[in-house]
Amino acid sequence: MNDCSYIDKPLSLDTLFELSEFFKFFGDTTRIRIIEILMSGEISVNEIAEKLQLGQSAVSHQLRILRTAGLVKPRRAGRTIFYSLDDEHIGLIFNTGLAHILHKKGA
Amino acid sequence: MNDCSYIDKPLSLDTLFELSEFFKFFGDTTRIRIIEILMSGEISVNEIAEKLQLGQSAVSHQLRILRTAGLVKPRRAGRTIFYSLDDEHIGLIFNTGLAHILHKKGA
DNA sequence: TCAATATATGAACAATCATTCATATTTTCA
DNA sequence: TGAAAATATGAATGATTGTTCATATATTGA
Repeated sequence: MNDCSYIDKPLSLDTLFELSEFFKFFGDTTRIRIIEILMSGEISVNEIAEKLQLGQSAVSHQLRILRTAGLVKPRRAGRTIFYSLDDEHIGLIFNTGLAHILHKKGA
Repeated sequence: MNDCSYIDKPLSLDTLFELSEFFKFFGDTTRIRIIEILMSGEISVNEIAEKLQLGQSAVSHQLRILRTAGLVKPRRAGRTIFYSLDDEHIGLIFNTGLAHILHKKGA
C-alpha cells in the first residue's frame, strides 16, 4: 500500500543533501509555474514566456536548471524546442504539496 | 485511488506562490535533516543540535521557520521544548522526494 | 530570589540565486 | 549564403537567506 516507507532506513548525509537540493527546484515561483504549465503537456520556451509574462532569458535560465536536474526534458522541432516533464514523480510531488496547502487553507 | 489530481483545476498565482514557498522549507539541508529526525518522534532542541553537530542557535532559527510555517509543533515540558511533525503530509512529501532521488540513483 | 539550564531572537555577514541585458548559437527559409 | 527567428548563456546586480555571535526570555531548583 505505502511504497514510500524509507523512514527506518538510515539515510546518509549525502542523500539528505541531495534531497534538499531536489526540493529547492520546487522552491521558486517561476519554476513552480513552469512545472504547472508542463503538467498540461509539452510547450515551447516562447509560449512559456508569454504565458508567464516573463522575459525569454529568465525562462530559459530556469529551464536549464530544471533540465540539468532532470525534471524536464527538451525536444527539438526545427528551431523550436518543446519542453515536457521528465519524470512522473514530479507531478506527484507537485500535487502532494498542493494537497497540503489546499488542506491547510480549508481548515 | 489518486486523490491528488488538481491538474485541471485553474491555480491562482497566489496558490502557486504559496506552493513554492512551501517547498522552500524542504530546500535546505539543515531543515531536511531536522525533518528526518522528527520523523522518528518528538525530540528536544538540544538533542537535535547534538545529533546534527550544529549550534543551538542555528537549530532554533530553523525550528522557528518550520514552526511558523506549520510544519512542526512544540511541546513544553519544564524548560525543555520538544518538537514533532505537525502534519502527516510532511512525511509523505519527504518520502516521495526520497523515492524520486533513490529511483534516479538506481537507474 | 538567584544561579543555572534550555530555548529564542536580533543584528551582521557571507553566500546563494533569480532576473536583466547583451550577445552567442542553432535552425529555417528566401 | 544571409537574414530572421528561437533558444541559450555569461556577466552583473539586487534580493534573499543561513549561520554566527551576543543577548534576551523562561523555567527549575536551591
